[in-house]
Amino acid sequence: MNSQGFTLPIPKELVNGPLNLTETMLSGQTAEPEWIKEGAEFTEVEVLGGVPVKYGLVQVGDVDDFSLEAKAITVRQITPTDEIIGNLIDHVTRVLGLNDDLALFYREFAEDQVISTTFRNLRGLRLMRGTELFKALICSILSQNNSVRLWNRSARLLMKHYGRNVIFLDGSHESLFPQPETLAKLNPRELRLKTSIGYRAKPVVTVSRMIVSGEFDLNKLAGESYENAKDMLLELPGVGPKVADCFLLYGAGRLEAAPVDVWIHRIVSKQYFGGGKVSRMKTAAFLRERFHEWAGYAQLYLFDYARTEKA
DNA sequence: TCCCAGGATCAAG
DNA sequence: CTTGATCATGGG
Repeated sequence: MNSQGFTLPIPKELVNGPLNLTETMLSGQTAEPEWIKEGAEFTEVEVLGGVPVKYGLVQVGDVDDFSLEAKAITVRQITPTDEIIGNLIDHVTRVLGLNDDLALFYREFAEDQVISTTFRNLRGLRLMRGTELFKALICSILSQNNSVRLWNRSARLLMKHYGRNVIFLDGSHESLFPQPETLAKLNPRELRLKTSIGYRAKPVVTVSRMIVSGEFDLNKLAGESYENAKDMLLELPGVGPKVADCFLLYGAGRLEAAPVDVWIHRIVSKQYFGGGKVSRMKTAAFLRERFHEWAGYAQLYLFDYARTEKA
């Protein structure tokens, strides 16, 4: 990003406790494709208030004593009083979960001998929130029985082939995530061949059609309890317990959701159940009962811990 | 060639 | 409420 863009410090008072931006970005947690990494900067493209914005985040300093900066560029010139600035600060605060009281989380479960061992290395790891429900839902569906690497690539291909292309002030161009209407019109076979998303093509198209027709309203989920929202999501094809929780946690910011994948199932049954056989459903129930409103965070920390071979 | 990846689905027990 | 087979695709 060059002189056509602008730089924005994130006010210190918006950050509640430590932050490890790199760990947060690289923990493979979000229901969206991973951000583009260039050195210490992580870049994403979002539409804020109807305006496409490409912004990069940089953390300078250490986990507890740092400054956070956003460098951004849009499709038009920005004035110092432009509302896009406030929008971007609000956006970053929400996306990175900067309000989450991490110190409280660490304090509350300091006695838990399993999860407390992750607190030292993962200090400052925050739970990211998606900003587009549709994008989060489709990406969550893509993640089923897939590797992080592959579904990230599939999501990028989806954007490249079917998303609107935006040209920024510096001449760079990026593809947005496709609209439901676009995906709803597709032939599942064509979608499959162009994005290599395999058998997930059919549910992607079907879900898109259900959303376009109004048969399913993603915005209604916010007013529902966790249980009701999950039951509603389970009615969608291609959406099972894990994908539903994944969407609720990373897409909708429901922190009581705890997606149970192979990694979580593995580490929880090993560390909390002595290696005994525990179903995924019981694993999810266990996480919610033990960590309640921090279940999502517990899952995030355990996932990273399990995946990095320290378990 | 077989096994696995941030699983879902359906049939059977 | 549990288990087993099947579903595309690419990487190890």
